[in-house]
Amino acid sequence: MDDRYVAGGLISRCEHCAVRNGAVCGALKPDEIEHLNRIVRRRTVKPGETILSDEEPADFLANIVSGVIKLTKTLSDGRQQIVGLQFAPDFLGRAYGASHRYFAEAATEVELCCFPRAEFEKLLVIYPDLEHRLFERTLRELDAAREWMVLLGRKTAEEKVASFMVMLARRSAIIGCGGKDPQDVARFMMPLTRADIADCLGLTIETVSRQITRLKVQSVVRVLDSRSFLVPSMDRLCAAAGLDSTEI
Amino acid sequence: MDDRYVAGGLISRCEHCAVRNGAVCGALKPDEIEHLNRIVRRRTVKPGETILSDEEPADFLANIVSGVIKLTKTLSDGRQQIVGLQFAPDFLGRAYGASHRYFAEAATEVELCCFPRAEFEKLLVIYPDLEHRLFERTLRELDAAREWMVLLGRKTAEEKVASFMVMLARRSAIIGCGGKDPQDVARFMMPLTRADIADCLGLTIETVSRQITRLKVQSVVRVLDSRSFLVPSMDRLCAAAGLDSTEI
DNA sequence: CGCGGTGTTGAAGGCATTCAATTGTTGTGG
DNA sequence: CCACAACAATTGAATGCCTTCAACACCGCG
Repeated sequence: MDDRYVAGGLISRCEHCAVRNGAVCGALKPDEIEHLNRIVRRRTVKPGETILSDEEPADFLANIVSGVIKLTKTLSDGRQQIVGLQFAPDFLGRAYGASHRYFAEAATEVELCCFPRAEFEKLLVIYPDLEHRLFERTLRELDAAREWMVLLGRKTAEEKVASFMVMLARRSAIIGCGGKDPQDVARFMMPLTRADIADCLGLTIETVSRQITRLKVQSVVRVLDSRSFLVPSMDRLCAAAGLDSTEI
Repeated sequence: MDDRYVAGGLISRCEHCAVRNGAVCGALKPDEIEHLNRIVRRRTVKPGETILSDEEPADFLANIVSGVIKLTKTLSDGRQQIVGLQFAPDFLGRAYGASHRYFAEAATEVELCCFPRAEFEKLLVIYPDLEHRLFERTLRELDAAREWMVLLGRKTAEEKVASFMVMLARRSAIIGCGGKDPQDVARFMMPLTRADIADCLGLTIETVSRQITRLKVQSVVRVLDSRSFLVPSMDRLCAAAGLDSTEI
């Protein structure tokens, strides 16, 4: 029932999909899933590849089966901002719109389950539960976007970097727990380059690097390698992120 | 059929509501509107008053009939960020959530059409068209939030202020048009104080003031009084906002 | 080994903030 | 009607945080 099993045998069979319950498809009953089965297409994308572009027609939507996708917007002079990070089992793409308003690019190796837009939108009409589930997901994305606006507008560089780590530590499965309390020790992988982190936080590469160093010196995080971190105390990381204990 | 007529006579009758067609209720058929009629309650709010709070239970949702509402988030040390501005006929409040994730405060005098949460959510189940309309609205809010993230993360103070003016000039009804091309001359009112603008843009009051002065000196805008502006050339304002002609 | 990509560190400069003073506006009561 | 207080907005000077520019370290790979 895990990823490997699915990848080995029944790739396109929704019933065996690893992320189905978490994804929007979880709204469908077993016999309704058959509808989906007929239109989906699995696809693998390499890191750095563009998945959706502002410039081409947005002809498909997708579930993220595995991997991390960054949604970016770029100003005409090249300044870039990442406006969303998506992890499995998030839904990729904007329903009901001729164009996406951003670029979607694979940050890591990504596995997608793609739906042709026209047919997926038909399903949304037929199955209100499916639309409802997508709606709830969109509401959570909006919550997250607004939370991020506070970070972009009002936090210092150090708080931004720490907040980013808090977000990742929470999203990531907690791999190892040394202490008694699982919350006290968390390890997480960094799926993005320093340049991507900078584009997420509205900073430069150099500032991100410097702030990571600062957090390291303060022992708020330990840097195992440039892509993996260890958090001795989630409370201290949250404090560095400008989150007081009430809002954790 | 205008505001005054409605206010004078049939305040709570949805059929005569000035914003009905633009608001989510527009999804309902005439006989379904009656459902709404039974649960709505009109309410007027004074500038500065809190409408929704993070701390109290979120027991109602509302349509904005007139006025401007700011959605704010505050860090524990008092730093504040406005994460959304809402104008009539926007929908206020988060469906399907025990708590709102922000404060909603009246920026101007505001007229609301309030629905008890529990009963409104029942209607969403009964009438998929209503939920669909709310969904589309939420998608547009997410688009706007992401656009704003680019502003907060990557634009300079001058671009931020100019972008804010572009947004207002578009949202506002164009009151007067001196030139041949209606797009070339636009006037708009500023519904917010300088402090609010600062909280919108992730700046300080002083910086906002300075940048407005700069735009004035460059003749990008004319300041009629501190709350109303005239834009001689929308193109020049957009240029100052960092929007090139393709993305207007 | 050298090369490109990624990440770190240092020094100098600039943009927005902070602190402070002044002006303008609004509404209230004498 | 005017004086006055309270608030909103502007302007100036100095500070500081982040950026910019530059050099170097690290790593995987042909």
